[in-house]
Amino acid sequence: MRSPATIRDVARRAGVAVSTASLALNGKPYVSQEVRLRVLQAAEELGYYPNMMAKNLADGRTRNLGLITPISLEHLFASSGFFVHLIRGMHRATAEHGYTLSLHIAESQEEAVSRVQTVIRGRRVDGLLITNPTVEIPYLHDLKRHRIPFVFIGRPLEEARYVDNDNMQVSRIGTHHLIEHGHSKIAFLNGPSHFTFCVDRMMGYRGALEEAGLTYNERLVWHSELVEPSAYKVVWEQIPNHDFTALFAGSDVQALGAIRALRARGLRVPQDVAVVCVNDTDLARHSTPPLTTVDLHEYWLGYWAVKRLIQTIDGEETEHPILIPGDLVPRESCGCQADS
Amino acid sequence: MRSPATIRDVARRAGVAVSTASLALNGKPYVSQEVRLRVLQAAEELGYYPNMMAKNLADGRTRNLGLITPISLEHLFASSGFFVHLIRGMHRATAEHGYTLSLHIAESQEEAVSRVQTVIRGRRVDGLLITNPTVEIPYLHDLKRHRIPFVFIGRPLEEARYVDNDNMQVSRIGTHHLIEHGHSKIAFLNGPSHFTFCVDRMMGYRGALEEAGLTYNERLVWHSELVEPSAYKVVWEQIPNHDFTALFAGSDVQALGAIRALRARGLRVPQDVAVVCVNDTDLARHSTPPLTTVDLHEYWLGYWAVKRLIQTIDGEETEHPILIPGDLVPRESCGCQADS
DNA sequence: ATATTTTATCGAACCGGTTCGAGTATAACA
DNA sequence: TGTTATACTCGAACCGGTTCGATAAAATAT
Repeated sequence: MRSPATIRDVARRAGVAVSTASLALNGKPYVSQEVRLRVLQAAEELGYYPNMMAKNLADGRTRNLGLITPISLEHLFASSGFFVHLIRGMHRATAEHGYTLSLHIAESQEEAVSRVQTVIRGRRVDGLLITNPTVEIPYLHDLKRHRIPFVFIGRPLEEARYVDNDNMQVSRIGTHHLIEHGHSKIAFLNGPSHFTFCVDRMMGYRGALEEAGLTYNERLVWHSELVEPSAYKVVWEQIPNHDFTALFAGSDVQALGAIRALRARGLRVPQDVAVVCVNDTDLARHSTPPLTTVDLHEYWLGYWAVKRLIQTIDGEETEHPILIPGDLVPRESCGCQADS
Repeated sequence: MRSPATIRDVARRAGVAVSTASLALNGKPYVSQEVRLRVLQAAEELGYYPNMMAKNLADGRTRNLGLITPISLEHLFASSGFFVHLIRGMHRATAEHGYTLSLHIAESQEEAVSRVQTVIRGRRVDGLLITNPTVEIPYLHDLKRHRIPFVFIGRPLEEARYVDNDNMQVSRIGTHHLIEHGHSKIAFLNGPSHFTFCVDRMMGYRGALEEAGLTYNERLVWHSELVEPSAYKVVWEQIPNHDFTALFAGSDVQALGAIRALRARGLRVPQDVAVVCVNDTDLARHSTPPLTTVDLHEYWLGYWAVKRLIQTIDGEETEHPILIPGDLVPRESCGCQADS
């Protein structure tokens, strides 16, 4: 038999109507046990496997979720492995629900818009996962107009369903760890505050200090871009003006830049300045000294983003955002003892 | 108008038959200029956009390519950012051809098999991109039986279409760079030779030596797993037994492990031992000293893999594998001067 | 014993495109 | 001027599923 068996072949072989075969194959009610078995066996014998394209057209569902990623973020992710873990988590959740995951990477904001349009107008996806923590979301209008389910990864400015790291908690535990090491003058190298996660981190940092009865000193909060040279420059410039014994950095690369600056100023890590950062990546693991970081569990971020999206598709009304807590990974840059 | 316009709406509005509208919309011949314009305008006015699911079913093409990635490789890729660049390149090529890219990550070999089956039997993709440079390919049988086009990323052992880095060239230029620095006793820390890329790298290393009139010494070829501790261990053990002034490492993480071992033995990099490795990642860039590496251009690997797959789908018979050459990125670990 | 509901099955319509075969008008050819 | 291509248009069939409405038999209620 050259071409693959269709449901009509199955029905014929089982001696039932196509509609009955359909019910039987999909485990729907109103099919006698005896007929069901006959159909299933016929399908088995014919090596029948439903044609997804036909299914999709018939019931109007693609069983496919789209991931929209603007390139700027992708660059961000590339360095931290963020993206890969995110995708793995997403994949696991989609697989669990019989969905498929398709990628839509936009190299520019315009491309993001056009890709979103293409995807939703062509009805290629049942829902969209969107990584976009900050900037304008020009296609939000399209999303709403087409009533396509979507969930943001990272807290958006606008009102919308989202899943994010628990960034307050993340910076709280990072800062808290330094406090536990006995530090009270803790600088915070944050990222640009147009990123919502940086705003959230700020609150956690401050919260940890206040919880511990330490005074919050805004002059110890610095901002750099999320790349190494920027962090280096900022920290290099700030060092002479301030008195601090610890630094909490918003990312591994920022920590790396900071450490380079500290050393350039003759300060040792962790002896003179203890460092804790965010993002448990290879970079953190292989740095000298290995960096104490907060693991963001991007895998679960992706996983729950998909779960939430599927809930939305299924019409379950779920309003609250999901926040994934981070976990501290103690290594040496904070002053903890090394162990192999 | 609540539900989106269909081709029948367009046809009605343009006053033509559905079949004519279809021809006009797809730029096919045998449509008068006048009618074509009328149809196009009607489509424009109605905001018509073809339903991909219907298109797919009608002509039996999904316009979707699947990327199959076993988890083991994904882990490998995660560390090097390999995966992200690969995907970006793939995405670019798929977008250029109006295709879509879907991800299928397998956490185990069995899952890989079942996912491949699901995907091809459900006719969810028109072709498959498979990252699998080495081990058994249990689903090769299925691929061939279903006559689904596919291309491997990385040279497979079996006879099959593939796209790969030019691994011979990669290790040749890496080794050659060390030779140019005046070294003649160059060790090679390769990966496990069940990876085809390690086999290919071996030839390039040897080739570079022989080209330069240097004698190849097999005792200077070492093998470690692709992780840092393994590289550390191997190099640590080999150092006392050999006389060498340079090391070519198969990856950035291996180089890191090697450097740690060299230092542990009191050797400085690059003064006592110059190091060049493969994989231009953040790890290489941010290491101290920054690592001289060979950039693998994974982006183009992904790009050409998709191009080749689409050629195959379109029935163009293309036998030769595509090999992507690497580029040397000089930094400090080889002894080149640093520059900001 | 009869009316009513539930269960089981079937045929036909439908999802929204593409494509094939037929019919007609016009242009090219002999 | 009759014949044959060629250009254009149309209706219908098709892709391979799902779902709706009708019908009949079985189970339950009255």
